[in-house]
Amino acid sequence: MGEKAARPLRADAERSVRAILEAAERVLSADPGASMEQIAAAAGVARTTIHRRFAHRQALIDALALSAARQLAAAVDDGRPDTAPPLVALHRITANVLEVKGAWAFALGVPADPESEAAALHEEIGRTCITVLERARADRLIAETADLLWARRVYYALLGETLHGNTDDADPDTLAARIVDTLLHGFGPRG
Amino acid sequence: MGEKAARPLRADAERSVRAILEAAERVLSADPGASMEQIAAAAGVARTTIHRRFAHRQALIDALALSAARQLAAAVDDGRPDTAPPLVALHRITANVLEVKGAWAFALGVPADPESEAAALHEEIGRTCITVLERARADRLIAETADLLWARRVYYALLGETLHGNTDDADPDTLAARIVDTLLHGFGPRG
DNA sequence: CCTAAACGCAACAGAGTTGATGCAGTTAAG
DNA sequence: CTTAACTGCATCAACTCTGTTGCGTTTAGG
Repeated sequence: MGEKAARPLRADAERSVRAILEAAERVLSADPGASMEQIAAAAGVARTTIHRRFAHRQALIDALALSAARQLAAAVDDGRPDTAPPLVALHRITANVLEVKGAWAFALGVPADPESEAAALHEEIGRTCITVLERARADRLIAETADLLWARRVYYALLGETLHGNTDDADPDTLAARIVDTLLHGFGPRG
Repeated sequence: MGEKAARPLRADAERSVRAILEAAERVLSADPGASMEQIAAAAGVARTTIHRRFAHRQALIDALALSAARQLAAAVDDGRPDTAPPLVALHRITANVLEVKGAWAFALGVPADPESEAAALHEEIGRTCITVLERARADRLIAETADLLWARRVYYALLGETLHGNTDDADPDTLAARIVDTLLHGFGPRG
Protein backbone atom coordinates (compact mmCIF):
# COMPACT_ATOMS: atom_id res chain seq x y z
CA MET A 1 0.00 0.00 0.00
CA GLY A 2 1.47 3.33 -1.02
CA GLU A 3 4.14 3.50 -3.70
CA LYS A 4 4.14 1.24 -6.70
CA ALA A 5 7.42 -0.56 -7.11
CA ALA A 6 6.80 -0.36 -10.87
CA ARG A 7 10.23 0.40 -12.31
CA PRO A 8 13.23 1.71 -10.43
CA LEU A 9 13.72 5.26 -11.69
CA ARG A 10 16.92 6.19 -13.39
CA ALA A 11 19.40 7.95 -11.12
CA ASP A 12 18.86 11.38 -12.65
CA ALA A 13 15.11 10.96 -12.52
CA GLU A 14 15.25 10.14 -8.86
CA ARG A 15 17.31 13.25 -8.24
CA SER A 16 14.65 15.27 -10.06
CA VAL A 17 11.90 13.84 -7.90
CA ARG A 18 13.80 14.79 -4.76
CA ALA A 19 14.50 18.29 -6.07
CA ILE A 20 10.82 18.70 -6.88
CA LEU A 21 9.67 17.57 -3.45
CA GLU A 22 12.14 19.83 -1.68
CA ALA A 23 11.26 22.79 -3.87
CA ALA A 24 7.56 22.14 -3.33
CA GLU A 25 8.10 22.26 0.42
CA ARG A 26 9.99 25.56 0.18
CA VAL A 27 7.55 27.24 -2.16
CA LEU A 28 4.32 25.93 -0.69
CA SER A 29 5.31 26.71 2.88
CA ALA A 30 5.72 30.33 1.78
CA ASP A 31 2.48 30.30 -0.26
CA PRO A 32 0.18 27.28 -0.16
CA GLY A 33 -1.52 28.47 -3.34
CA ALA A 34 1.66 28.74 -5.38
CA SER A 35 1.54 27.47 -8.97
CA MET A 36 3.27 24.44 -10.41
CA GLU A 37 5.32 26.88 -12.48
CA GLN A 38 6.80 28.44 -9.34
CA ILE A 39 7.59 25.04 -7.88
CA ALA A 40 9.24 23.95 -11.11
CA ALA A 41 11.36 27.09 -11.21
CA ALA A 42 12.47 26.57 -7.61
CA ALA A 43 13.39 22.99 -8.44
CA GLY A 44 15.36 24.01 -11.53
CA VAL A 45 13.09 21.88 -13.65
CA ALA A 46 10.55 22.36 -16.43
CA ARG A 47 6.93 22.31 -15.40
CA THR A 48 6.22 19.37 -17.68
CA THR A 49 8.77 17.30 -15.82
CA ILE A 50 6.72 17.65 -12.65
CA HIS A 51 3.63 16.43 -14.50
CA ARG A 52 5.56 13.44 -15.77
CA ARG A 53 6.07 12.18 -12.21
CA PHE A 54 2.95 13.52 -10.55
CA ALA A 55 -0.22 13.36 -12.62
CA HIS A 56 -2.24 15.87 -10.60
CA ARG A 57 -1.21 18.68 -8.33
CA GLN A 58 -2.80 16.70 -5.52
CA ALA A 59 -0.60 13.71 -6.30
CA LEU A 60 2.46 15.87 -5.71
CA ILE A 61 1.10 17.10 -2.42
CA ASP A 62 0.19 13.60 -1.32
CA ALA A 63 3.67 12.36 -2.12
CA LEU A 64 5.10 15.29 -0.20
CA ALA A 65 2.94 14.55 2.82
CA LEU A 66 3.86 10.88 2.76
CA SER A 67 7.57 11.55 2.48
CA ALA A 68 7.44 13.94 5.40
CA ALA A 69 5.31 11.61 7.53
CA ARG A 70 7.88 8.87 7.08
CA GLN A 71 10.71 11.13 8.14
CA LEU A 72 8.73 12.22 11.16
CA ALA A 73 8.00 8.64 12.15
CA ALA A 74 11.69 7.84 11.83
CA ALA A 75 12.57 10.84 14.00
CA VAL A 76 10.21 9.65 16.73
CA ASP A 77 11.45 6.09 16.55
CA ASP A 78 15.03 7.28 16.85
CA GLY A 79 14.17 8.60 20.31
CA ARG A 80 13.49 5.05 21.61
CA PRO A 81 10.05 5.91 22.99
CA ASP A 82 9.50 2.41 24.42
CA THR A 83 12.82 1.72 26.05
CA ALA A 84 14.67 4.91 26.98
CA PRO A 85 13.90 6.58 30.33
CA PRO A 86 10.79 8.75 29.72
CA LEU A 87 12.55 12.05 30.28
CA VAL A 88 15.36 11.08 27.95
CA ALA A 89 12.96 9.85 25.29
CA LEU A 90 10.88 12.99 25.60
CA HIS A 91 13.90 15.20 25.12
CA ARG A 92 15.39 13.24 22.23
CA ILE A 93 12.11 12.92 20.41
CA THR A 94 11.46 16.62 20.84
CA ALA A 95 14.83 17.61 19.43
CA ASN A 96 14.46 15.20 16.51
CA VAL A 97 10.95 16.29 15.68
CA LEU A 98 11.93 19.95 15.82
CA GLU A 99 14.44 19.38 13.06
CA VAL A 100 12.13 17.37 10.82
CA LYS A 101 9.16 19.60 11.39
CA GLY A 102 11.25 22.67 10.70
CA ALA A 103 12.29 21.32 7.33
CA TRP A 104 8.86 19.96 6.31
CA ALA A 105 6.42 22.38 7.91
CA PHE A 106 4.05 22.56 4.96
CA ALA A 107 4.08 18.87 4.17
CA LEU A 108 3.26 17.95 7.76
CA GLY A 109 0.45 20.47 7.87
CA VAL A 110 -1.44 19.04 4.93
CA PRO A 111 -4.77 17.55 6.04
CA ALA A 112 -4.17 13.89 5.26
CA ASP A 113 -6.76 11.68 3.63
CA PRO A 114 -7.88 9.28 6.42
CA GLU A 115 -7.27 6.37 4.07
CA SER A 116 -3.71 7.36 3.21
CA GLU A 117 -0.55 5.81 4.52
CA ALA A 118 0.42 9.25 5.81
CA ALA A 119 -2.64 9.35 8.04
CA ALA A 120 -1.80 5.90 9.40
CA LEU A 121 1.71 7.07 10.23
CA HIS A 122 0.44 10.15 12.02
CA GLU A 123 -1.96 8.02 14.02
CA GLU A 124 0.80 5.70 15.08
CA ILE A 125 2.99 8.64 16.03
CA GLY A 126 0.13 9.95 18.13
CA ARG A 127 -0.17 6.62 19.94
CA THR A 128 3.56 6.55 20.54
CA CYS A 129 3.34 10.02 22.01
CA ILE A 130 0.68 8.87 24.47
CA THR A 131 2.83 5.90 25.39
CA VAL A 132 5.74 8.14 26.32
CA LEU A 133 3.48 10.37 28.37
CA GLU A 134 2.11 7.32 30.21
CA ARG A 135 5.61 6.15 30.98
CA ALA A 136 6.43 9.64 32.23
CA ARG A 137 3.36 9.54 34.44
CA ALA A 138 4.40 6.16 35.82
CA ASP A 139 7.71 7.79 36.77
CA ARG A 140 5.87 10.59 38.61
CA LEU A 141 7.07 13.19 36.13
CA ILE A 142 3.44 13.89 35.26
CA ALA A 143 0.58 14.18 37.71
CA GLU A 144 -1.68 11.15 38.14
CA THR A 145 -4.69 13.31 37.40
CA ALA A 146 -3.33 14.85 34.19
CA ASP A 147 -5.38 14.57 31.00
CA LEU A 148 -2.91 12.95 28.62
CA LEU A 149 -4.90 13.79 25.51
CA TRP A 150 -4.81 17.46 26.43
CA ALA A 151 -1.14 17.08 27.35
CA ARG A 152 -0.39 15.74 23.89
CA ARG A 153 -2.22 18.59 22.24
CA VAL A 154 -0.27 21.07 24.33
CA TYR A 155 2.94 19.29 23.43
CA TYR A 156 2.12 19.54 19.73
CA ALA A 157 1.28 23.21 20.17
CA LEU A 158 4.58 23.89 21.91
CA LEU A 159 6.43 22.25 19.04
CA GLY A 160 4.56 24.34 16.51
CA GLU A 161 5.04 27.56 18.41
CA THR A 162 8.76 26.96 18.80
CA LEU A 163 9.09 26.61 15.05
CA HIS A 164 7.25 29.82 14.21
CA GLY A 165 9.48 32.38 15.91
CA ASN A 166 12.57 30.90 14.35
CA THR A 167 14.92 33.77 15.15
CA ASP A 168 15.97 31.81 18.24
CA ASP A 169 19.21 30.25 19.38
CA ALA A 170 18.32 27.61 16.81
CA ASP A 171 20.01 24.93 18.89
CA PRO A 172 17.49 22.08 18.84
CA ASP A 173 18.62 20.75 22.21
CA THR A 174 18.14 24.09 23.93
CA LEU A 175 14.73 24.49 22.37
CA ALA A 176 13.76 20.94 23.28
CA ALA A 177 14.78 21.53 26.89
CA ARG A 178 12.58 24.60 27.04
CA ILE A 179 9.63 22.74 25.57
CA VAL A 180 9.90 19.82 28.00
CA ASP A 181 10.38 22.15 30.93
CA THR A 182 7.36 24.23 29.99
CA LEU A 183 5.26 21.15 29.40
CA LEU A 184 6.06 19.73 32.82
CA HIS A 185 6.12 22.86 34.96
CA GLY A 186 4.52 25.80 33.17
CA PHE A 187 5.50 29.26 34.31
CA GLY A 188 4.48 29.19 37.94
CA PRO A 189 7.03 29.44 40.79
CA ARG A 190 8.89 26.20 41.40
CA GLY A 191 7.98 24.47 44.64
CA MET B 1 -6.03 56.39 9.21
CA GLY B 2 -8.21 53.37 8.46
CA GLU B 3 -11.79 53.87 7.28
CA LYS B 4 -12.87 56.82 5.23
CA ALA B 5 -15.86 58.54 6.79
CA ALA B 6 -16.87 59.44 3.23
CA ARG B 7 -20.63 58.89 3.24
CA PRO B 8 -22.60 56.95 5.80
CA LEU B 9 -23.84 53.88 3.95
CA ARG B 10 -27.52 53.32 3.60
CA ALA B 11 -28.93 50.86 6.14
CA ASP B 12 -29.34 48.01 3.69
CA ALA B 13 -25.87 48.57 2.27
CA GLU B 14 -24.37 48.33 5.71
CA ARG B 15 -26.20 45.05 6.29
CA SER B 16 -24.74 43.76 3.03
CA VAL B 17 -21.23 44.66 4.09
CA ARG B 18 -21.67 42.79 7.35
CA ALA B 19 -23.11 39.76 5.58
CA ILE B 20 -20.18 39.78 3.19
CA LEU B 21 -17.60 39.98 5.95
CA GLU B 22 -19.23 37.19 7.94
CA ALA B 23 -19.57 35.00 4.86
CA ALA B 24 -15.96 35.67 3.90
CA GLU B 25 -14.85 34.49 7.34
CA ARG B 26 -16.89 31.29 7.05
CA VAL B 27 -15.82 30.45 3.53
CA LEU B 28 -12.17 31.47 3.76
CA SER B 29 -11.60 29.69 7.06
CA ALA B 30 -12.68 26.50 5.31
CA ASP B 31 -10.64 27.24 2.17
CA PRO B 32 -8.29 30.25 2.08
CA GLY B 33 -8.21 30.10 -1.71
CA ALA B 34 -11.96 30.22 -2.18
CA SER B 35 -13.29 32.42 -4.98
CA MET B 36 -15.27 35.63 -4.66
CA GLU B 37 -18.17 33.75 -6.22
CA GLN B 38 -18.28 31.31 -3.30
CA ILE B 39 -18.13 34.13 -0.79
CA ALA B 40 -20.91 35.98 -2.57
CA ALA B 41 -23.08 32.87 -2.59
CA ALA B 42 -22.51 32.32 1.12
CA ALA B 43 -23.43 35.95 1.77
CA GLY B 44 -26.60 35.69 -0.30
CA VAL B 45 -25.33 38.47 -2.53
CA ALA B 46 -24.27 38.90 -6.15
CA ARG B 47 -20.55 38.85 -6.80
CA THR B 48 -20.66 42.33 -8.28
CA THR B 49 -22.02 43.67 -5.01
CA ILE B 50 -18.84 42.59 -3.27
CA HIS B 51 -16.76 44.39 -5.86
CA ARG B 52 -18.81 47.53 -5.31
CA ARG B 53 -17.69 47.73 -1.67
CA PHE B 54 -14.25 46.15 -1.96
CA ALA B 55 -12.28 47.06 -5.04
CA HIS B 56 -9.78 44.21 -4.88
CA ARG B 57 -9.94 40.83 -3.25
CA GLN B 58 -7.17 42.04 -0.97
CA ALA B 59 -9.28 45.00 0.12
CA LEU B 60 -11.93 42.60 1.36
CA ILE B 61 -9.38 40.58 3.28
CA ASP B 62 -7.86 43.71 4.77
CA ALA B 63 -11.25 44.93 5.93
CA LEU B 64 -11.93 41.50 7.38
CA ALA B 65 -8.64 41.50 9.28
CA LEU B 66 -9.24 44.99 10.59
CA SER B 67 -12.76 44.22 11.77
CA ALA B 68 -11.57 41.12 13.59
CA ALA B 69 -8.60 42.91 15.14
CA ARG B 70 -10.93 45.53 16.59
CA GLN B 71 -13.18 42.91 18.11
CA LEU B 72 -10.17 41.15 19.57
CA ALA B 73 -8.87 44.37 21.08
CA ALA B 74 -12.29 45.01 22.59
CA ALA B 75 -12.36 41.49 24.03
CA VAL B 76 -8.99 42.05 25.71
CA ASP B 77 -9.96 45.44 27.04
CA ASP B 78 -13.15 44.03 28.48
CA GLY B 79 -11.01 41.88 30.77
CA ARG B 80 -9.61 44.99 32.55
CA PRO B 81 -5.99 44.00 32.06
CA ASP B 82 -4.66 47.00 33.99
CA THR B 83 -6.93 47.03 36.99
CA ALA B 84 -8.43 43.62 37.73
CA PRO B 85 -6.43 41.16 39.83
CA PRO B 86 -4.00 39.42 37.45
CA LEU B 87 -5.55 35.99 37.78
CA VAL B 88 -9.03 37.37 37.20
CA ALA B 89 -7.89 39.42 34.22
CA LEU B 90 -6.08 36.43 32.77
CA HIS B 91 -9.15 34.26 33.07
CA ARG B 92 -11.59 36.81 31.72
CA ILE B 93 -9.38 37.81 28.82
CA THR B 94 -8.83 34.18 27.94
CA ALA B 95 -12.54 33.40 27.87
CA ASN B 96 -13.30 36.53 25.84
CA VAL B 97 -10.53 35.90 23.35
CA LEU B 98 -11.60 32.29 22.89
CA GLU B 99 -15.00 33.43 21.73
CA VAL B 100 -13.73 36.10 19.36
CA LYS B 101 -10.95 33.97 17.98
CA GLY B 102 -13.34 31.10 17.47
CA ALA B 103 -15.62 33.25 15.36
CA TRP B 104 -12.87 35.01 13.37
CA ALA B 105 -10.17 32.40 13.05
CA PHE B 106 -9.29 33.16 9.45
CA ALA B 107 -9.40 36.93 9.77
CA LEU B 108 -7.07 36.88 12.77
CA GLY B 109 -4.65 34.59 11.00
CA VAL B 110 -4.10 36.89 8.04
CA PRO B 111 -0.54 38.18 7.98
CA ALA B 112 -1.14 41.88 8.55
CA ASP B 113 0.66 44.60 6.64
CA PRO B 114 3.01 46.21 9.21
CA GLU B 115 1.66 49.62 8.20
CA SER B 116 -1.97 48.69 8.73
CA GLU B 117 -4.19 49.63 11.63
CA ALA B 118 -4.76 45.93 12.21
CA ALA B 119 -1.05 45.41 12.81
CA ALA B 120 -1.01 48.29 15.28
CA LEU B 121 -3.90 46.75 17.17
CA HIS B 122 -2.19 43.38 17.35
CA GLU B 123 0.95 45.04 18.64
CA GLU B 124 -0.95 46.83 21.34
CA ILE B 125 -2.71 43.61 22.31
CA GLY B 126 0.67 41.96 22.57
CA ARG B 127 1.91 44.71 24.88
CA THR B 128 -1.20 44.40 27.01
CA CYS B 129 -0.59 40.69 27.28
CA ILE B 130 2.92 41.29 28.57
CA THR B 131 1.55 43.78 31.07
CA VAL B 132 -0.84 41.20 32.51
CA LEU B 133 1.94 38.66 32.74
CA GLU B 134 4.14 41.17 34.57
CA ARG B 135 1.38 41.90 37.04
CA ALA B 136 0.95 38.15 37.55
CA ARG B 137 4.66 37.86 38.19
CA ALA B 138 4.50 40.67 40.70
CA ASP B 139 1.82 38.66 42.51
CA ARG B 140 4.08 35.58 42.56
CA LEU B 141 1.80 33.67 40.23
CA ILE B 142 4.65 33.45 37.77
CA ALA B 143 8.28 32.68 38.60
CA GLU B 144 10.69 35.62 38.81
CA THR B 145 12.97 33.91 36.34
CA ALA B 146 10.28 33.21 33.74
CA ASP B 147 10.80 34.43 30.17
CA LEU B 148 7.67 36.48 29.59
CA LEU B 149 8.10 36.62 25.82
CA TRP B 150 8.17 32.84 25.68
CA ALA B 151 5.26 32.75 28.13
CA ARG B 152 3.22 34.91 25.81
CA ARG B 153 3.98 32.70 22.83
CA VAL B 154 2.95 29.65 24.82
CA TYR B 155 -0.21 31.42 25.86
CA TYR B 156 -1.06 32.20 22.24
CA ALA B 157 -0.34 28.61 21.29
CA LEU B 158 -2.63 27.30 24.02
CA LEU B 159 -5.41 29.53 22.76
CA GLY B 160 -4.91 28.30 19.20
CA GLU B 161 -4.74 24.66 20.20
CA THR B 162 -7.90 24.94 22.28
CA LEU B 163 -9.77 26.25 19.26
CA HIS B 164 -8.65 23.49 16.90
CA GLY B 165 -10.09 20.45 18.65
CA ASN B 166 -13.47 22.09 18.96
CA THR B 167 -15.44 18.99 19.93
CA ASP B 168 -14.96 20.02 23.54
CA ASP B 169 -17.34 21.01 26.30
CA ALA B 170 -17.45 24.29 24.41
CA ASP B 171 -17.93 26.20 27.64
CA PRO B 172 -15.49 29.10 27.31
CA ASP B 173 -15.00 29.41 31.05
CA THR B 174 -14.05 25.78 31.46
CA LEU B 175 -11.65 26.00 28.55
CA ALA B 176 -10.17 29.22 29.88
CA ALA B 177 -9.60 27.63 33.26
CA ARG B 178 -7.73 24.77 31.65
CA ILE B 179 -5.57 27.14 29.64
CA VAL B 180 -4.62 29.28 32.61
CA ASP B 181 -3.95 26.24 34.75
CA THR B 182 -1.75 24.65 32.10
CA LEU B 183 0.10 27.91 31.53
CA LEU B 184 0.90 28.32 35.21
CA HIS B 185 1.56 24.73 36.26
CA GLY B 186 2.08 22.49 33.25
CA PHE B 187 1.46 18.77 33.71
CA GLY B 188 3.93 17.94 36.46
CA PRO B 189 2.83 16.81 39.94
CA ARG B 190 1.57 19.68 42.12
CA GLY B 191 3.76 20.61 45.05
C1' DC C 1 28.72 2.26 -28.17
C1' DC C 2 23.85 1.97 -28.34
C1' DT C 3 19.32 2.10 -26.67
C1' DA C 4 15.79 3.62 -23.90
C1' DA C 5 14.81 6.75 -20.48
C1' DA C 6 14.61 11.42 -19.22
C1' DC C 7 14.59 16.17 -20.20
C1' DG C 8 13.56 21.05 -22.03
C1' DC C 9 10.83 23.61 -25.00
C1' DA C 10 6.83 25.07 -27.44
C1' DA C 11 2.23 24.98 -28.10
C1' DC C 12 -2.51 23.77 -27.14
C1' DA C 13 -7.31 23.49 -25.23
C1' DG C 14 -10.18 23.87 -21.29
C1' DA C 15 -11.56 25.69 -17.17
C1' DG C 16 -11.79 29.14 -13.66
C1' DT C 17 -11.07 33.80 -11.62
C1' DT C 18 -10.87 38.61 -11.53
C1' DG C 19 -12.46 43.13 -12.23
C1' DA C 20 -15.40 46.28 -15.01
C1' DT C 21 -19.71 47.99 -17.24
C1' DG C 22 -24.47 48.95 -18.44
C1' DC C 23 -29.18 48.51 -17.33
C1' DA C 24 -33.46 47.71 -15.18
C1' DG C 25 -35.87 46.93 -10.90
C1' DT C 26 -36.13 47.67 -5.84
C1' DT C 27 -35.64 50.14 -1.53
C1' DA C 28 -34.19 53.42 2.00
C1' DA C 29 -34.70 58.13 3.44
C1' DG C 30 -35.63 63.09 3.29
C1' DC D 1 -43.65 61.08 -3.04
C1' DT D 2 -39.56 61.56 -5.15
C1' DT D 3 -34.87 60.99 -5.57
C1' DA D 4 -30.69 58.85 -5.08
C1' DA D 5 -28.68 54.82 -3.49
C1' DC D 6 -28.54 50.06 -3.79
C1' DT D 7 -28.93 45.55 -5.92
C1' DG D 8 -29.21 41.63 -9.27
C1' DC D 9 -28.22 40.09 -13.75
C1' DA D 10 -25.99 39.57 -18.01
C1' DT D 11 -21.92 40.26 -20.35
C1' DC D 12 -17.20 41.36 -21.36
C1' DA D 13 -12.01 41.16 -21.77
C1' DA D 14 -7.87 39.71 -19.77
C1' DC D 15 -5.40 36.80 -17.24
C1' DT D 16 -3.71 32.53 -14.83
C1' DC D 17 -3.48 27.84 -14.02
C1' DT D 18 -3.74 23.06 -15.21
C1' DG D 19 -2.93 19.08 -17.82
C1' DT D 20 -1.54 17.16 -22.36
C1' DT D 21 1.06 16.31 -26.57
C1' DG D 22 4.84 16.19 -29.87
C1' DC D 23 9.62 16.70 -30.97
C1' DG D 24 14.47 17.22 -30.76
C1' DT D 25 18.31 16.69 -27.52
C1' DT D 26 20.85 14.96 -23.66
C1' DT D 27 22.17 11.36 -20.53
C1' DA D 28 22.32 7.12 -17.73
C1' DG D 29 23.44 2.34 -17.93
C1' DG D 30 24.09 -2.27 -19.93
